[in-house]
Amino acid sequence: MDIWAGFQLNRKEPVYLQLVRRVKQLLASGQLPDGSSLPSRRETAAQLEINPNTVQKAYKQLEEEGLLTTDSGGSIVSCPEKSLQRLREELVREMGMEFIRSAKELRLSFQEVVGLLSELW
Amino acid sequence: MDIWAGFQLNRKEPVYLQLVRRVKQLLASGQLPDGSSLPSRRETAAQLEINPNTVQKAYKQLEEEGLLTTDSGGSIVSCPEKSLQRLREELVREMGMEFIRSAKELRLSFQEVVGLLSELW
Amino acid sequence: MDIWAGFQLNRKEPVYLQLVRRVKQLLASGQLPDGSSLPSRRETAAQLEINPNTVQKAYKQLEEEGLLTTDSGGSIVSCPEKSLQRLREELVREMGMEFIRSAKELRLSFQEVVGLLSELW
Amino acid sequence: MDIWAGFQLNRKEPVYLQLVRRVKQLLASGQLPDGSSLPSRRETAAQLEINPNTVQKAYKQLEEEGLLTTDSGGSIVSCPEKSLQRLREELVREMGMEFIRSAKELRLSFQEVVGLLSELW
DNA sequence: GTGGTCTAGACCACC
DNA sequence: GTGGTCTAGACCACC
Repeated sequence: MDIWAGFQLNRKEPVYLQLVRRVKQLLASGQLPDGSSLPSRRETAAQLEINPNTVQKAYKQLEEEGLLTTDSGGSIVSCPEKSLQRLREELVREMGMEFIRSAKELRLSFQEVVGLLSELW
Repeated sequence: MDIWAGFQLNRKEPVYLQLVRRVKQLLASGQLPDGSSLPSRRETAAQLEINPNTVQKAYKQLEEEGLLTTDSGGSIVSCPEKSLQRLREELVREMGMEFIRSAKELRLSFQEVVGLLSELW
Repeated sequence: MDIWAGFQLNRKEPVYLQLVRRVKQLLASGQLPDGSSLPSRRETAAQLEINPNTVQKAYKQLEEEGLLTTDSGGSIVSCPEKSLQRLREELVREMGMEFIRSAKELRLSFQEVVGLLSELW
Repeated sequence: MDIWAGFQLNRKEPVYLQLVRRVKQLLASGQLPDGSSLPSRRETAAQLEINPNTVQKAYKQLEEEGLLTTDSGGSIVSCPEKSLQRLREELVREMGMEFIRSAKELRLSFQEVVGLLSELW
C-alpha cells in the first residue's frame, strides 16, 4: 500500500507531525494493518519532496510512542488492540477540538451542533 | 485586511471552491464585515500564485450567491443578516459531514461522539 | 556552574548520548541541583565545538526522560528524589556492565573482582 | 594487527601514559601476543597525530617495565606469563579504583555494588 | 537573545 | 540498499 497516496502537506504545522498523524490515522482506521512495513525514510522523503531527516524525525516519534519498530531492514508498524484504542481516542479528541473550535467561530451553540450531527449522522 | 493571509490551498478540491469557502468562512465568522472590499482578481491570483481566471470563477460564484457585488471599482462583499444565517448553516453542515466521516472512519458511535463533544465543549 | 568544564568527547559513541550521560551523572551525584538551568543550546554547541542540532537532540532526550523542562527562556533540570533514584540505578548499571566487560577481558573471576573491590573500597 | 585502531586519546591524562596503558591492555587481554612487533615510533606518531617524542617516551617506559625490547629492527613486545599476571593485577586495580570512585560518587554502598555486579556478571 | 523546525548533504555501520 | 548521526546553516515565533 502506498501510504502517502493523496497525502497533502500544509505549511502551518510542523511537517514531521503531519506525517505522524497520517500514519496514526491509517492505523486507527484499519487501513494500515498491524505488521505492515512503512516505506524507507529515503523513499518517503523523495515521494513527498521533503528532507530525509524530517521523515526520520517522524518515524522516531512513532517509535517512541510504541507504534513502530525499526531495524536495519526497515520499519514495521506495531499496533496491538490496546494501542489502537488509545490512538482512536487521541485522534478523535484532536478532531473534536478542531470541530468545536470551528463551530464556536461560527457562533453555534452546543445544542445546535448536536442537533445538526444527529440529523446528519 | 489581507483575506488570504495564512490561507493554504490543497490539491484535492477545485481551487475556486476553496476560495469561495474561504470567503464564506470569513463572512460567517464576522472577520470580513459586510461592505468590505476584496482584493482584485489580479492581486489575489498573484498572491496565491494561481490563474486569474480561477479567481474570476470564484468571485463569479460568490456574486451568484448574492454575497458579492462587483463594478468597475472592484468587488464588495454584501452579507445581510439573513444571508449570514444561511451561510453559517451551509458551512457548519459541511464541517459536520466532514467530522462525521472522520468519526465513522474511527468506528465511533454517535453516543461516543456526543459524549466527547460535551466533555470538550 | 559550568557543566561542561573538563568534559571530554570521544568518537566511539554518539555525541548526543555523551551529553545526555554527562548531565545525568551531574544530577545523580548532586553536582547539578534540581532547578538549575542548563546553558543554551547555542552556548553549549559553541563551547564544545559541536553543532547546535546535536545539543538540541541531547536536551530533547533529557526532556523526554522527564529530567528537563524547557521553554522559550531556556532549559531547567528537574530531578525529584524519585527520578534521582532511577537515574542512579541506570548509571550504576551502565558502569557495572562496563567494568564487568573489562574484567572479563582480563580473564578475572567474579571472586577475584570482589576480593579486589573489598580491598580497594 | 593495527594496535591503535579505535584508540581514542583524551586530554585529561598525559598522552604517553595513555599509550602505555593501551599496550598493556592489549597484552593483558591476549590481543597482542608475546613476540608481536609494534609499529615504529614515526608510524604511530603519524597515525595518532602526536609528536614522535611522545611515542618514544611511551615505548621507553614499556622497555623499562620489561615489556618491550627494541633494536635497530624495531620493537618487539615480550610478555612472559609472569609479567602477564602482574599486568592484569595492575590494570584491574586501576579499573577497580575508577569504578569505586564512580560508585561512591553515586553514593552507593559496597553491598549494593556487589549485589549489582553479581546480578550482571 | 531563546528554542523549534527544516533542508542539504556527508559519513558510518549493517546487509 | 537500510537506518543513525552529525554538521552547517536557514528561518520561524516568542521575548
